[in-house]
Amino acid sequence: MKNVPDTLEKLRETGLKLTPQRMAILEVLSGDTSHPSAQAIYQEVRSRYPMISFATVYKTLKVLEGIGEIRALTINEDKLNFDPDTSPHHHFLCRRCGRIIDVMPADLSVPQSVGGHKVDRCQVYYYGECADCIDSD
Amino acid sequence: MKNVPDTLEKLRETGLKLTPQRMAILEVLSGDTSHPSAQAIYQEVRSRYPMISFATVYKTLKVLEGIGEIRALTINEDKLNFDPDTSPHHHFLCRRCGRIIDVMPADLSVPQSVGGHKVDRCQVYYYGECADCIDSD
DNA sequence: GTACTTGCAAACAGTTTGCATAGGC
DNA sequence: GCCTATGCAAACTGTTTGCAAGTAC
Repeated sequence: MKNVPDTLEKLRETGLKLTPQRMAILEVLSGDTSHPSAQAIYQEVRSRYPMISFATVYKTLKVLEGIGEIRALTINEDKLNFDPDTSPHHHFLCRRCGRIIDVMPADLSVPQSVGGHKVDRCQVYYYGECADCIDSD
Repeated sequence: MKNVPDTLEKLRETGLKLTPQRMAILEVLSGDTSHPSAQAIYQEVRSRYPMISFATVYKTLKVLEGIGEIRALTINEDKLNFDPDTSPHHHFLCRRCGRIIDVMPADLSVPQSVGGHKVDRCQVYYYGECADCIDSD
């Protein structure tokens, strides 16, 4: 998602309703570069909008993913993380602190096919130790 | 893992026991290029060795991953898939048939660092429609 | 008014664990 | 004989769903 108003417009176009809950979720996601889990998003939304339920958050995330406004990352083995930035970039997971960090390599091109198979999406995950954790030694 | 004998040797070196269950699991994994899930491995092992339990299979997979003989893939959102081939290569998931296919791009090098973060591993996942599924149209 | 959305609580799937028994070494 | 591995079943985690009540449009 680029910003909240554009995403609201996209929802409207798609025939989806603009509920306070959805707006609160978009507000939280907008500009969030921490790649939060569904639970983390729920906690954050709830701190601003205490009456929201987890089911609503989860369903909304699936809706947003369905219309291409956010992306689900499988960089963790045990849970999904969500990325409101759908522009092409890679991700780094620090095994020490658990943070997921955006990475922008020189070549971000996605091949149209690999080994004769048609590619519509590509995810690159790096694993290791982040600069902050290395510094803190 | 390269083959069963070498992996048995690796287990022995590490002080792990060579049980019939472990050998059966290695036998199944050896040369398996289908990237099976834990359940699939369990089913296959059980067809040859009916008294084995799922817990044993699962624990053994974790052991094998721990000593670097196999690798867990997070290419699926809902389950892990295991790859006995630990040599560097990429993976393609066909959204239609669900198969995971090995991909060998020209450049398989893993950068030592990205954005100042120390990288010890890299996974590249492609998503799309495989050649077989395209042909079957 | 209609259709979609919410919220709850329960179902689910895959993964993980505790512990008594069995068995490799 | 020691100590790890096995097997069972139950616990756990994250995800997903059914359905009645509420609400955007």
